[in-house]
Amino acid sequence: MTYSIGQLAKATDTGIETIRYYERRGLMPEPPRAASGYRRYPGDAVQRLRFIRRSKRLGFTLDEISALLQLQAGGQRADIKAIAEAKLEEIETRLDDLQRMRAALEDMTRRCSGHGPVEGCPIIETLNDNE
Amino acid sequence: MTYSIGQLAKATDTGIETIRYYERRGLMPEPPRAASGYRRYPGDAVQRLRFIRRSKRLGFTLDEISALLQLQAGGQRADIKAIAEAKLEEIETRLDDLQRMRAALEDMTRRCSGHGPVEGCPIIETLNDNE
DNA sequence: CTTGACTCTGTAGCCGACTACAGACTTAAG
DNA sequence: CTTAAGTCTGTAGTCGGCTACAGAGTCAAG
Repeated sequence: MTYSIGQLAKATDTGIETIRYYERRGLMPEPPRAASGYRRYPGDAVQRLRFIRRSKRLGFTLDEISALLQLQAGGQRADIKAIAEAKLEEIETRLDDLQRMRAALEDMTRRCSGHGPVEGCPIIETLNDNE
Repeated sequence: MTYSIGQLAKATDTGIETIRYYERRGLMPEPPRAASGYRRYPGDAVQRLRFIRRSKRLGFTLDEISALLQLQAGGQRADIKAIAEAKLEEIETRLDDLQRMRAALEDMTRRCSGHGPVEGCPIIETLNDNE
């Protein structure tokens, strides 16, 4: 069974333009064409596209996903693991940053009554505090 | 005391181009000019720019910082608090997302030995798992 | 006075991942 | 057969927040 680009889009919850973009980026191989020039995707295109979408949800960039796809087609497990671990570290760094922001924002909103004029507002005062 | 743009940049650890960009965006008011056309910043420009930088570090966008600056110059505390609370919620949402990603990546890297060929690699298998 | 550092304006480019056309052709349902 | 829906290519725009010029004029230290 083959898919038109629209059917593939529906099956993977991806925009048509996005699929063509992935093709330009080299993430999706160029599919065979019908006589009309329409793309005819083989069934495994669904798997490949789902792999890409799932990887994206985990935070991988398209370049990283390219690398993963290459390795999937013949590589060492160590290389795969290295990419995943690098991403994990990156995400932990971002988590730390966000947690610091959250703590500061929580503190500010907790201290602000939410009533009255801006003068003396703890949020503004905190933002104005010099170092 | 007044500052040249370079001195202001140094005092606030901000790029010169960034300061001019903030001026274009309306975050920094247009300062008086010397006869030469050079910007001469009054001392409180340092405070204002620090306010902007600190707000940025807490995750506010430049548009939101614009709003905060307006309110600082005469607004209700409730409005300030509303902006901060909205940002807090946004950050909590991002934290949840990242925590889910971290959990998935941790699980995958833990299960992957890091040895041998890609066949049977738990990371790749997870990414290929349909739903 | 010289010269190197600074500043000016205006415009364009960058990052990543899409998204949106226009204008023409093809397919599928009824 | 008709016609609405689908698809094609190629290019350009979007988002936010800068960053990088070019080419000209200005300032400050020695």
